[in-house]
Amino acid sequence: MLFRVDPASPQPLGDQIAASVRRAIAEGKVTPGERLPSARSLADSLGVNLHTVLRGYQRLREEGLIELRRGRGAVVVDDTSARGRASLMLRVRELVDQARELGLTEEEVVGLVREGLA
Amino acid sequence: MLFRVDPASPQPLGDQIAASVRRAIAEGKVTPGERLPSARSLADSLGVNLHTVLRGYQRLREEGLIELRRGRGAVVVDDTSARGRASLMLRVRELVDQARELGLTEEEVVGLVREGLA
DNA sequence: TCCTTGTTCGCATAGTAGTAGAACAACACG
DNA sequence: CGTGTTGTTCTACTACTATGCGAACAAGGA
Repeated sequence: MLFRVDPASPQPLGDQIAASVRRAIAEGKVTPGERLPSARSLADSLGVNLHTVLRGYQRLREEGLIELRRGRGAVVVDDTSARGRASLMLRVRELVDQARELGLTEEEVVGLVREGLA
Repeated sequence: MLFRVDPASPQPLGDQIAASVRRAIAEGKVTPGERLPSARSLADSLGVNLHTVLRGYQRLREEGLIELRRGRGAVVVDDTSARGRASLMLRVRELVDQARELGLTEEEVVGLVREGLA
């Protein structure tokens, strides 16, 4: 199963689906031009509603990552794989540098991040 | 007015208040030992409810940035690292938000940070 | 003591997410 | 061409969260 979802998470299911697809694109697991599973089938396999999947897909369309057309489904349009990751790594590096300046130990940094993730 | 809030934003008011105080601490606009406005007065001046402000304050206490005591109010932790930590918490929060949008799991985020620390 | 301030209740309201079902319109494909 | 697939749109309902509101309470300061 390519996409996953956690109903217990406070993050909305539609957002989780969008994030899951974003990640798949970023990691190259789905390539430009490739078709994503239809909203109905994905909704079925995830155990969520059709509209929920569509909400996620439409969000990705607004971001310019996929195209949606009736009868054809959702297709990846752009290869922006490295962009998101690069900007994320930049933030990680800023965070680490600043934490070092403050004299935090590695585990303290990890602890802060875990706290932020909670 | 030191703190502001946007009722039209999708971000919860309590979170906005916490972020606003975090920024003020990080930028040195409020210094360690300084008293923040009382929850009641801040709620009044922001036009929000007392509980909403308290929720933001309590979040900051969980992060170790302020202390809350009855009769005395909210005081910025008398620790020279408070400011740095506030700024660090901002970075952590930004990082976590972006990582979530990319669909990374918690352990992947922690892994990236560990990688950055190495 | 009196006043301030955070803490903790309970409850009401508004907005959002998710579910559900149905009909419809564009597209692919044999 | 016709048929099935797929996204689009609509309405309605439930559940949950954020916020608001009021009240009483507890700890602390002046």
